[in-house]
Amino acid sequence: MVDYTLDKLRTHGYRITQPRPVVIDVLTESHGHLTSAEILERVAAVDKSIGRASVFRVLDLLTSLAVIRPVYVEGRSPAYVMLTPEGHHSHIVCVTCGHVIELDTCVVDGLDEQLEEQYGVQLSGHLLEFYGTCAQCR
Amino acid sequence: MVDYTLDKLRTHGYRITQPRPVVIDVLTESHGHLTSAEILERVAAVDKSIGRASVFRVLDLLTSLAVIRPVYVEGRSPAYVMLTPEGHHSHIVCVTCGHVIELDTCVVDGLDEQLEEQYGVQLSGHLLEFYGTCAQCR
DNA sequence: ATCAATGCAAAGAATTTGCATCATG
DNA sequence: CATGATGCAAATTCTTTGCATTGAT
Repeated sequence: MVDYTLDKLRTHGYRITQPRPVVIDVLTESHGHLTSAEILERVAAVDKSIGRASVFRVLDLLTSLAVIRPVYVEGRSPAYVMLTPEGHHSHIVCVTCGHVIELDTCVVDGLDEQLEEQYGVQLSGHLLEFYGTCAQCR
Repeated sequence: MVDYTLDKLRTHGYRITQPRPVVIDVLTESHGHLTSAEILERVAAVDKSIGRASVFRVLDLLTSLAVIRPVYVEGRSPAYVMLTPEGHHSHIVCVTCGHVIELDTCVVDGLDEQLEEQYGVQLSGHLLEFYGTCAQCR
């Protein structure tokens, strides 16, 4: 996932500079969603010299390349999820405690093409978010 | 939609006070997604005496009741979408210009039950977000 | 060697909180 | 008429910008 993402950066003409691989690595390792605060923290743990601003810049870059996607889970700042190479992500959010269960299901096949035709858009991915109450909060 | 939401508030023991119906009305009228800044603006246009903080408090309340759902579309602050009474919402986000096309499709039927059984959760709704490039940005 | 990308620190947004006051049920 | 809810303004939190400097190609 890290290599795939670095290739994507190169393909788009972006350099592989210091903070970029670190942020991508943190996101990849997490296997889930991380808030910006968590990302800042983990990046700092790896390399204290990486500035806050750069982390945000990398997050913006990865978002614009559809490598990650900000989602609202809980709290004030967005959480970022990594998308599959196909651009997908699904999860369940517990609206009570904020716990997130990551899914690997993808049920939206076929609808993509239909929507592309219907609206003249070119789709690159989707996010499917279920919400409800988790087993423990019930 | 306004009445439905007000009933929901009453059911949960919340009072019907000044800012509540105004915020709900603004959200209902929009038929789409509104950022908090837009909501603040429109609420102020209706009643200048309603304070910022109260608008945020109402948004939090409606979110906790699953009447609305915050999503990150573009920019720094979340946008809020109204869910159907069944708790659903779908849209397409253009990752280039941020334009959003609201959908009324719901393709996730059946999966809900499967996930509830599989994870022991109780689901109340979902959000399906497609992203890609809109006709104008292509 | 060039210029994209960085780190820093300060500025800027956006949201929340503390508290006295108000008004719904 | 009790207390949940409010408006205000200050405080806090989060993110971005300006700019001199660095470093990947």
